[in-house]
Amino acid sequence: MKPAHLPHAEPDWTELLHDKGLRATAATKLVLSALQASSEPLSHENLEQRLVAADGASHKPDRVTLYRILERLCQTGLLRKVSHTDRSWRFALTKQDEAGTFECDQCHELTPLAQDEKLSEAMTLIGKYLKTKGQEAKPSFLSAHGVCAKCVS
Amino acid sequence: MKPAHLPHAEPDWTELLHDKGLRATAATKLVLSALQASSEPLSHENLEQRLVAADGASHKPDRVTLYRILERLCQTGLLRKVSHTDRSWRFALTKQDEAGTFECDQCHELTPLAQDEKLSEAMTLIGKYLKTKGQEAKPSFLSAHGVCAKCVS
DNA sequence: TATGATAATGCAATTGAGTTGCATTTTTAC
DNA sequence: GTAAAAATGCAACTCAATTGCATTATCATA
Repeated sequence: MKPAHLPHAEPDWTELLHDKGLRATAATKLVLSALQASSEPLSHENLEQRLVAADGASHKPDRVTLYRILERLCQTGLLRKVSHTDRSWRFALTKQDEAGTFECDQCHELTPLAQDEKLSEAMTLIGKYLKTKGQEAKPSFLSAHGVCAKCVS
Repeated sequence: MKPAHLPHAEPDWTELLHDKGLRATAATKLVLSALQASSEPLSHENLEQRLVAADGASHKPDRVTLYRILERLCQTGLLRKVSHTDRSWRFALTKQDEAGTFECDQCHELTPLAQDEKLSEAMTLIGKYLKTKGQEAKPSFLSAHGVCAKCVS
């Protein structure tokens, strides 16, 4: 079912879901695939569109069902949701190498921040800063804001 | 009108507003005072409550008016708004020394992050990271997420 | 491979933060 | 003082997300 020679072979969603105590429904697996295929966090609306495309428009899950799928996947830690300045959520697969996002405050484009050396160092610094404020917490995710190159010009 | 001996003397809101081309209405000044008095970003709801308290319950501005005041103040740069994971906005006076917030993903408490040496360094690192990704942007504000000390236990 | 417990879904109605349109009131420049 | 423009209040609206409940699909087991 999952030819080994295919590039970007997908994880075994069914197994992953069962590990988390969830059922491997068609809709849930489609959501995971769509997120896997995306280079950036997707909104509920984004996902609805991609589900139609992926499923050959045969059967799109209900709006509410999609919300509930996303909720479940977040609860089990398979997804992370980040708040976007347009007041809607963006969802992404939780990857070990994902440390945050950069959002342009003008065009609202999201750039994922991978967990590289510089990022870890930045997190550590923020953790140290918090410590000086009596807030003994270590940040695990950064939403950086600013204006991107395109919008600056 | 503004005794110099008072601790935490407030800025001259009227002058500040006029500088920005805004009118110095009672409601607007109350909003600024409330935010000045708060150590953390406030929601629309928070502000409504404080306005009632501050104004001796004499006259609370309309819900919509408050939204519009906040909108204006953000547009002129006097306020900054940050998105909160409960899908509502938090507003705070823009201070030069404010570089971000830390939000606990469990209790949603906000801790302001002042612009100190560590924070600037963290921002610089993120900027450098973005550059390696071809995203020539320098972040100006960080929303750090994680779990605070209280919630970890 | 049947089957029953229960997880997941669909649909309708609801919530709640934030927005829009427009008539009225307040500020402020003159 | 007065008029132009900005700010306000009120009602209606938008839109992402949530809730309740009846129905259907999944999956461990028998």
